[in-house]
Amino acid sequence: MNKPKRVTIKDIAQLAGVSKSTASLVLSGRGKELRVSEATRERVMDIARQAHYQPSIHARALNSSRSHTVGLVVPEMTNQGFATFSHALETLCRDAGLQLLIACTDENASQETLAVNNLIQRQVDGLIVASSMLNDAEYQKINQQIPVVLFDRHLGESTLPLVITDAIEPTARLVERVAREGVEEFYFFGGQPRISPTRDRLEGFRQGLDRAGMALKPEWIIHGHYHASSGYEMFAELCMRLGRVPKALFCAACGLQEGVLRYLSQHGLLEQPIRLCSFDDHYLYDALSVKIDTVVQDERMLAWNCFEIISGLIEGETLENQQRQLPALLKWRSA
Amino acid sequence: MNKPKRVTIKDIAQLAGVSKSTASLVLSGRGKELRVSEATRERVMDIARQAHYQPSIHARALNSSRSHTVGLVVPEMTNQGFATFSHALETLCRDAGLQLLIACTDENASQETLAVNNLIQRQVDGLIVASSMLNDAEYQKINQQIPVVLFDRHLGESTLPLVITDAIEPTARLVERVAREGVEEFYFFGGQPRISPTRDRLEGFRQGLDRAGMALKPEWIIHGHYHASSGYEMFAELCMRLGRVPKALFCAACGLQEGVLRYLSQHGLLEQPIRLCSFDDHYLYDALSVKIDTVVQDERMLAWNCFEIISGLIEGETLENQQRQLPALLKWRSA
DNA sequence: GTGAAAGCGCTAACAG
DNA sequence: CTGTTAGCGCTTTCAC
Repeated sequence: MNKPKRVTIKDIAQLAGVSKSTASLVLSGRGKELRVSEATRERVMDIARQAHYQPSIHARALNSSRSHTVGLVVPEMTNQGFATFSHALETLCRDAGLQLLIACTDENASQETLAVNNLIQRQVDGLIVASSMLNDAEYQKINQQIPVVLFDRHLGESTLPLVITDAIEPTARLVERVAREGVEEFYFFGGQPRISPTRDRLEGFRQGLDRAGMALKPEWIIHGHYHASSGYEMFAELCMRLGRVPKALFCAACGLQEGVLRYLSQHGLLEQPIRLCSFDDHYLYDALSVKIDTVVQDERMLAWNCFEIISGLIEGETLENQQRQLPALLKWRSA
Repeated sequence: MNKPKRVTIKDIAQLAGVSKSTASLVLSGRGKELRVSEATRERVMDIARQAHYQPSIHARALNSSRSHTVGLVVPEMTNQGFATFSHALETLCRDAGLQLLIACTDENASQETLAVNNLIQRQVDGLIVASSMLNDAEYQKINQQIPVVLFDRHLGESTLPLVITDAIEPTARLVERVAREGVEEFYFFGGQPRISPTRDRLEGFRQGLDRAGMALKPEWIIHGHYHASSGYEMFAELCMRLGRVPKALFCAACGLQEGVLRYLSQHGLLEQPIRLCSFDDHYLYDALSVKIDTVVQDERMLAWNCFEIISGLIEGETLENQQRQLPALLKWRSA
């Protein structure tokens, strides 16, 4: 690997017969206001172009203490929702000249700490996080150095900027309507009860039943974790216990619903009467024989809001109390 | 935002009463072999820990010309396959102390050039690319400076390292078997014909029909692009033309199959007799009433191979002719 | 208008 | 064993 030495600003300066500083001014675009002559400017620019000059990000970062880099921390990139979110955010960042650094935590707090430290060490200018932590202590500290925006999950009563989809109300409306159809039992499958999406969706579930005048039985509520396998296991166990499939079920996340579907199909139960509804949508639900009603989040909107807040903060705007809750849509397939 | 000034190696050195270079040696872990006294080493380490010292990646990158960063270029992160691949690769990289920089091209060559330039400018140590380009000229040039590994798609007769799932043979086997069932027509939906996955899968389709002794009719082959909407449109048009659904169909990618399914469900055709098969699997296919046979890629394996090659190359190993073709699995749901 | 010089934080000779 | 020195590539005063 013969490495053609990097062309630096010094080379450009020499070729153009000016000093490093002049070249620097021109190349960083601020030649004009700083009274570099038209002629010099063009010469330098031309030469730079011809030589394929590429400024070194690292040298820049070193003395501006800005890396033009934003860290994104998500539990799983393979989750459809986070993938869409990441994609949207990546596009926004790239258009703004920022590089997105993505780190996955596998829903694991200690891995999250590692990932975040790693990002900080890379001097990200800001951090966007869907955290698996219990509280925001760590992020409060970080937020004193670089801006932090939380999304998808709230950490206790954190005062950090936050972008989230309103879960309680839409879940309640969904559940209420299903409950009013006269189902005599209504199960809830949730992920880890300690993370806020699970809690909010459960709260929505409670309110929905309540509004429909249906008394919640404690054994209806079952918690697992947000993984493909978990929904399957929970459902298998439930079927075992009941000796049949449940009448109605709300899954607090896409992954859980997936597991349930897999169980149903593997056991030839897809034609059984069962009322399914779920938080998070998937395009393939359209093609299922069983009709699943869902609460649909707008991930692009989430990404857009996170981006807006973080870039404002990075630019030094001092936006107070940025806690945004975006509306969700209900998608009725049973109707 | 009161920014507590960064603690540098100089600070540590002062606090420990040694020189910058000694501190540097200790902190970069090579204090021992370079004969720094036990006592000094411990003192420096202690102080560094207490002061939460974090070495500046940028300063390091500046004089080592290594950024400990790898660029990944994919068409779409939202595609299940690329998401899984990215996730696996991210984990491998992070464990190896490398940061993965992900860029999306939206299947667009000029956007790809931009993204790649941006990554290069950030001095990535290596590049892993699923390219939407027509040839490897650009990457050959880049490869003279930093190692490049192509995956998922081959670019002409490129000699660059390449990791790919074997598509022709498994597709041929899948198609052959379906053809032998005695279908009297067999359509092929592909993405852009210019990119290699489309071509390979088409070639596999051809061979499959051939082996089954079925004569291919040119009008069976229909090209669109790899987007959710494309499969839908192609299928809509085909149904229009035929006045019914086709007897058998092979979709060259997950997205196309999705569009087809959406059309079928929206038009209440899911119960129609149609023989579906597809390249790329999806877990939800299990839950469909229509049985889809698929060719399944192992994305984790792809990621692992890419990682192995790129890290070898980055470490300066001179691996010649790294073109790896991984086997695919067939998943029969119709059986 | 332009250049010289210092410094961002770190590493790598080379002297002691 | 440890300190001095000289960069890595760029920006930013401050003179001329």
